[in-house]
Amino acid sequence: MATSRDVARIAGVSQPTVSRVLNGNPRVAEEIRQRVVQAMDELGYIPNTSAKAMRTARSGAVGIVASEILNPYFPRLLDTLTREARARDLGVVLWNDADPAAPMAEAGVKGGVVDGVVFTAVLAGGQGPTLLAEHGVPVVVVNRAEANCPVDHVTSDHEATGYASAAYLLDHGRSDLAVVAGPRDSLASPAREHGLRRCLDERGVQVGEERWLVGTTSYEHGLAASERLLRSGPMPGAVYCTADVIAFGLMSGLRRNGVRIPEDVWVMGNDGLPMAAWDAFDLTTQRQPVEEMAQRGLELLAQRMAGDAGATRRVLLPTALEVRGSTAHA
Amino acid sequence: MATSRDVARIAGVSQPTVSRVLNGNPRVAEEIRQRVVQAMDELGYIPNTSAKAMRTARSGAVGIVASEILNPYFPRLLDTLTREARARDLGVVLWNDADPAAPMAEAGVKGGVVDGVVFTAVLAGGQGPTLLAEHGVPVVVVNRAEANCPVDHVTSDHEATGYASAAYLLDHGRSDLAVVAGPRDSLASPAREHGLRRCLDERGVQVGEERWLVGTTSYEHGLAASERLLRSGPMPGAVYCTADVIAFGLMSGLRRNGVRIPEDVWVMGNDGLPMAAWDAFDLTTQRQPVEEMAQRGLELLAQRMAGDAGATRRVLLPTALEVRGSTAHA
DNA sequence: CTGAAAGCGCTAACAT
DNA sequence: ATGTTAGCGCTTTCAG
Repeated sequence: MATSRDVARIAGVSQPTVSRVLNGNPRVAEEIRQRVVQAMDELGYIPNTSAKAMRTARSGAVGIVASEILNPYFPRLLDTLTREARARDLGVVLWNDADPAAPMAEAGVKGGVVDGVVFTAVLAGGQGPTLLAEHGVPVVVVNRAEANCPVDHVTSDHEATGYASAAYLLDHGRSDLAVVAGPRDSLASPAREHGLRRCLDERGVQVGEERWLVGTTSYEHGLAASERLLRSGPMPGAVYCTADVIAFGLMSGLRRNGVRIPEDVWVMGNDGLPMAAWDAFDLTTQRQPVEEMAQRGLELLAQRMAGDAGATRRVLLPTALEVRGSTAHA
Repeated sequence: MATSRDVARIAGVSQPTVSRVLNGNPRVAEEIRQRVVQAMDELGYIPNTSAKAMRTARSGAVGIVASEILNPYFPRLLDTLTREARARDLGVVLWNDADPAAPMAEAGVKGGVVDGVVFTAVLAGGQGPTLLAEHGVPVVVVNRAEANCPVDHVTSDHEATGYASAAYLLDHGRSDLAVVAGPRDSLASPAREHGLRRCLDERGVQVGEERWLVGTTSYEHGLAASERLLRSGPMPGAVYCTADVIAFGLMSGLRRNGVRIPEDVWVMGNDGLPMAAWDAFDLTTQRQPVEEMAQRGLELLAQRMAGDAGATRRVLLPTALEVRGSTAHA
């Protein structure tokens, strides 16, 4: 592999001059610059990343901590994050790490592999972001809003979304609700439940324990929940699911048992997956601005990496209610 | 950030001794080793990756070239690839790069960011793998089998899968077929079409041009195809789609128009997405061993990175026919 | 505007 | 078994 010395030799200049050309240093004579550039692409020269990183103590890369690659919303997030990184000439290192302490990220940061970290993991109580932030590492948390975590956050407003979802259902006369929720140790689902509960409390609506089913964020949980609901008495007027995939499973289970949607029961999801619009589901949901979250998240991170030391920011993006046939009214 | 010199000072040894402990060099006295280890975690020491990479001319990371993050099978691939990489203590750098020349990978390799590359991009005719291989870079291509490309490949046998799919349909008396295929500049779809065609030719079965619809790998293409089929005459006995998502769209479009599946027409997909098993689709398909492809792919790559210079290998993994309700027979 | 010299943190020879 | 020395390829003073 060609080095800057090789380039220098070919161009008949000193090696530091090559470095200056590389970094756009203006104090290089145009004629010399030309010679160097020509030598560079004659050799197909690419500067050695490790050497540059060691010398400058910056890697030019960001890390992404993910524990949820198989979650249906994750690809959109990752796609946007990688594009935004590329647009800023930042490399992307991916850590598939479910440990809330984020040991891979810590090692990556301390080892100088990355200059900043995007946390996308859904588990709550993770000390990872806080630990890194305390070491002065630029960090942004995307799609979760952890309390007492002194780092930048970009997330959809799960609590408000839960509230709005309940309000929508109640406003349309569906006051006997059931809820099928994702895991309690995640962040999105409990926040949505919390918002929902707040609205219910305000309006004096009760939901029995047997109609508030907590499980995983999965089709299977929705399927199982449908069985539970069918056995535990008459159909509620509406079922709110904290995730679209849960709703997909729920609808399948209900239909297997001859329950019609929306005639016999309304079903509502939350996430706004593109799939929710498909005929097979036609699911009313709350669309999360996943792409915008990723874009704003990387923007914030890039600012921090550029030295911005301002106060911690929390960006709460609104979700959009998408009404479809699963709650069709008039 | 602590360096090996700091560790050495604390432990009262020379800096290279720290390096020896780090690399498990056996010629270190146990007592000294203990002192060094203790100093290390006293300081929370993590060796600098750039320095090590520069010195050894190895980064300890692999690159993944992806242009299809949003494809529904990609997350499973990525999830497995990252796990397998971690199991081998390899970092993962992700390039979201649709350019078939794979400029990001080339820069990454030349810059010493990675020691090997996994290509997962679906576009055909990409010069990327060949270019890198010619430079002696370990490369593996996953889920496509490009002709005249002298690098390791791991892929499901798309051609055989197409053949087997046609045989299944014909064996069950469905001899008037329609085909809805993905893009011609991809690799999987044309190979599947080719296998299909081979079987049809062997059995003297004809498929009219108006019943062989090529488009993108998307729900929308399937939806549009259903309209075309409905307009172009009587329903065929079966429709084979080169991808599950296409089949999902097709089924939606058909059902909108009162066509029943499988009573009026059989529908078959190809990919074996977990979703295909959901009630809403209940789709007969060919399951690709995505996880195994990823696992074998990284295994091969790791061997090459470890110096294996044997002949280029092509691993063709079989798919598994999963018969479901969309082609239900007796 | 350009070159000479130093050094980032580590590993690999070499010396003891 | 351990320490000393050198150098990976680059950027950054410092001279000139």
